[in-house]
Order: sequence, then C-alpha cells, then structure tokens
Amino acid sequence: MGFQKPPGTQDILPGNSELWQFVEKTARDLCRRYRFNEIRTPIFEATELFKRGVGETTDIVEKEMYTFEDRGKRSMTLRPEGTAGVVRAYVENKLFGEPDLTKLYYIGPMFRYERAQAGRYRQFHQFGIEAIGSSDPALDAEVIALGYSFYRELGLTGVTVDLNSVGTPAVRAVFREKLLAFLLPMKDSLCKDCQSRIERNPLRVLDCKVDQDKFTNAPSIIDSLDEECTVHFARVKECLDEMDIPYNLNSRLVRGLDYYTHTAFEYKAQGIGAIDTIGGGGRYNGLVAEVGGDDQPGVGLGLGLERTLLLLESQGLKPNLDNGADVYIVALGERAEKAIPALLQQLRNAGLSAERDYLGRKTKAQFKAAERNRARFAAVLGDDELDRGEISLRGMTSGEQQAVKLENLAEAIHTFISIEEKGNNNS
RNA sequence: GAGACCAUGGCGAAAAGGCGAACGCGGCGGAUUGUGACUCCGUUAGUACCAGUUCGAGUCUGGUUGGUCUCCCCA
Repeated sequence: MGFQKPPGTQDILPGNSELWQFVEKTARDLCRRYRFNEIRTPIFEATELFKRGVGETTDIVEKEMYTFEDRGKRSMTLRPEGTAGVVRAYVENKLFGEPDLTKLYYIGPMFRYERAQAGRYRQFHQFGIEAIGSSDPALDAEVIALGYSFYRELGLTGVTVDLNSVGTPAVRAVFREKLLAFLLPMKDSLCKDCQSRIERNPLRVLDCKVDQDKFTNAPSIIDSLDEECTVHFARVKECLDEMDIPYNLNSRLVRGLDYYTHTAFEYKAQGIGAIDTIGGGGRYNGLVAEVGGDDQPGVGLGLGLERTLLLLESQGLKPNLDNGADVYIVALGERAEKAIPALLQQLRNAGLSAERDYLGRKTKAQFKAAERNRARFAAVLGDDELDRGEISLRGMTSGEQQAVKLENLAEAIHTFISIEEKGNNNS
C-alpha cells in the first residue's frame, strides 16, 4: 500500500500547519524585540563538527546521529542540534569581526536516531538563539528571559525554569573527583543504570529516579565553583530576579551536551507523557575555539517545538487559525461556470481569498463546499443574472442576499467586510 | 539499544472462529426547497503486509511494517 513516512517523522498537515506558523511567528516577533536576527544554516554538516562541538562521548554523538557518506566519500551528519552549525557559520563567515556581539536565532528541523515516544521524534524542530561574543552574565539572563517569554506569550502555564552552574571544565574535573569519592563506596547499592553511569557520566547519577534518598549528602557542584564562576552565577540570578523571571536552583541539573560552561538551564512542564523538559540551554565559552575560531564566549538555548505544540494541546490552547475564504463562487449552469475564472482573478487581485468548485458538483454540494471553506460570502451566478451582468452575493451565516454588478464584486465584498468588522468592534 | 500495548472505509466505531464485515459522521446522487442549510431515499469506500493453523480467520499463531507508551537520554 504505497509508501510510508520514515519512522519517527511527522507530516504536518493543513489544520495543524497554521498552529506551527502561529508558534513560529511568536518566536520571530520575540527575537525582533530582543534583537536576535535569523540565521539559516545547512541541515547537514561535516560529522566531525558535531563530534568536536557536541562531544565525542555524549549520547547524541555515540548513538543518535544520522551519519552518511556523501558521493565524495566525506562523512556528513544531519544536524542533531543547532548550536554547532551556527557556531561554524559564525567562525566561517568571520562574524567575530563585526563591531557588536552576534545575536542569532534559527527555527528548523533537527535529527536524532531514537525510538519515538510522546514528544520525541527522529525529525523534530527547534527554535534556538545564540549570542556570541560576550561573557556578560546579563546576557545569560536575557537568553533565559526570552525562552521564558516565548512560553508565556503562547499562553502556556506551568512552565518552570531549572537553573544551575556547571562551572568550567577545570571545576567539573575537580567536582567529578569529589563526586566519585562519594559514589564509589556505595556503588554496589545503586541501581544498574547508575552503576554504568558512574563510569560514563557521574554527574548524571544524581539525577537517578530510583535512589534519590541516597544522595541527600552528595557533594554539590555549587560548592566546587571557583571565584569567577560564583560571581558570574550570582549576577545571572540577580538579573533574573530583577527581571521577575522565576527559577528553581537545581544543583543536579546536567545537560546532555559537553560544551556547556557556567550557566545551564532547562524549561520544564508536565503534560507530555514521561517527558518534562521542553527546552534548555546554557553558556558555552569554549565552543567557538573548539570549532576553530577565536576564543569567543557564547550563550544560547534550544526549545523543542513539537513539545511546545503538545503542551499547547494538552492545555487546550489550540486555536483554529484558518480564517476561511472570503468568497465562494457558486455557478449554476455551464455559461455561468465559464465566467468564474475571470471573477476569481478579480477577487484575488483585490486581496480577497476566493474559492470555487472544480469537481462539477451540483448546487447543493457547492454550498456545502462553501461551508467547509468557511466562506463569509457565497457569490451565486445563474444564467439570468449573467445576462444582466450581475451576481447575487449572499452572507453565508446571515442568508441576506443582494445583486451586485459583476465588475463591482470585489469592491462590494470589501465594503461588506468592513461594515461587518465595524459592527463587531462596536459590540 | 531493551520492553509493553495496539493496527477494521476519508474519520469514529461494532462483529465471543461461521451468511456477501453492523452502525454513525463525511462524500456523491436524488426527492423536497425559488439556487445550499431541516427532513427523506439511494449510493460510495475498509479488516496494514506476509505466512501458518482450520471445513471456515477481522478474530488464533509466527514474522514484517507502522503507531502509541515506558526505560535510557534528551528537545
């Protein structure tokens, strides 16, 4: 039975694409106000970029990448996240030479090879922003604020911000030793997952859902932060407080990508199956250099749009955003039918949305089609009207009808619509 | 990568192994209507795929492909 879409992908169909446009528009308008400008980078990059940027030992690179060899025998990978590509473009296009810092945003598909579940797909979409060229903690706070505002302006409730500082690589190395000293003695009492996590990523053990009570006395990374990290983190919190952005300090927050330094944060919400993280980000001060550029600091975020949409749905915030047609032309008879193309063109040139029947349907079915198109007006054309050079214009809901000169159809509809809107504004 | 559950028209939804696979919505045609809306009549189209068990499979078994969900991890 034909072809099926690849596993873990989705067709976004009319009726749903309008909601996507609404969400994207919200993101773009927010970026306009925060002065982030759009960048569009390729959806595939050299595999090495992600290995270097995201980190060789991350789950993403180890087992989730869509990697293929192109015909020139180069290893390419569909982007699993947005930051590496943006940073590559920043370096390659020498944006560090610009006098101001670089504030970029993107909206687009990302790819990770995972088993799909609620809110997780192999092709998913992210809205992300990146600010490169400043280590000002006020910028960290601004990035967090933008993401928070995104959810708020969409009307979502119950979105919280988890905040942590993961320090610098040096700080993490020290903390890792402290943590291992705490964990290794109790290794045998831990769950299977954690026992294997101790080797790969001990910081993540503290996130374990099974053994939380055992970790109450675990060392906190906050206590391991050096002077610089502490000062930076304090200022981020201060800015958030002053901006009225609420957050939960979560010293166990760890991100899945290696490039984060200092600030790390996640947006969380309930309502999407087992998943509660809907977006996240942080500062990445070593990444630009890692990718081969100047040692420029950066901070950014990535928000999952599928998860945003699911959350909108679970909170009953799924407006019908299709405005419907202004006019549906109903032709009665062959001669009238011949006059439709010119009429449609007149209407569309005048800025109206207009539709007709193309399936040779009977009158009754044409009116039903007009309803499906949620047309405001039906323009009904019969042979006798045609002979008089007129067409009858009928309000689909009011049923009111009046004859209009064919050449004045668009104008008449514009007039009616503006009257209608005036009425709505008064009431 | 591991596991659980599921798969019937365009959509929803029945059928305890047994007539030609209900019913509803939708679509199309017709009656009625001054050229739609209510009502009535007619009609349309389906057991995901491949094997097997059986006299007989939508129903049981195995496999495949998808979907949903969970673990892992993340967006």
